Amino acid sequence: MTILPPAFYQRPTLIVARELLGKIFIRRLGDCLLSGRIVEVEAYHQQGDASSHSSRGRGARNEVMFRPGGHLYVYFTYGMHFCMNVVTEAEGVGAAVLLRAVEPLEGIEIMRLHRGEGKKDRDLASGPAKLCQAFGVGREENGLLLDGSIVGIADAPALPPRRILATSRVGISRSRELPWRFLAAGSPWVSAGRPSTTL
DNA sequence: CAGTCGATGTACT
DNA sequence: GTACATCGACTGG
Repeated sequence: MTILPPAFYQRPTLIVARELLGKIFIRRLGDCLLSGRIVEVEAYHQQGDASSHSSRGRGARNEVMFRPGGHLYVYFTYGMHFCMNVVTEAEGVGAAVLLRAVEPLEGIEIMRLHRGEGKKDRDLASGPAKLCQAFGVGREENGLLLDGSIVGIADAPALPPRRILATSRVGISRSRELPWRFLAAGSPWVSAGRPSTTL
């Protein structure tokens, strides 16, 4: 298993976002290993993207977004949920890719414990906050390096371009027109999302 | 199935 | 005050 190096992340955010599809997100929790195949992401950028947390400059909340690519940016929202992002590009650039859904692979029983007994497999990680809950990611994990010691992403074959769908992003009001949500076409593991335009 | 809406903390106007 | 990169419970068809 090869953990993706910082150089993978320190490239243009839209490229990284597309290439993340198919890769394996890894989370070590005590003796347990949780993993899932990434099937849905969204790109956020400081430049030309009013919906990005980084669009109004560096602050206490979004500070991690401005670190060099290869860190994990976790934020708290709606008073009860966490969402996690992979920081991209160089130090000083506020950009990241939101992980929105994975296909659960290892540690499914632990994910079920985190999410609640009755949940179906498709409900374990098909949304950014569900994903964080299933993998036990919260404030503590904000700012961690994606080096595989606690969190990381393992290499796996890229999806061919025709298997990648680009749509508008979910749950934002500003910069709606940007087609910066990317998903694995036909995957049953993606989030339902809200009305979005398929390109 | 689709649509509506409450929960609940934090950042920003 | 208001908005928020959400989810799940509830409604009606």
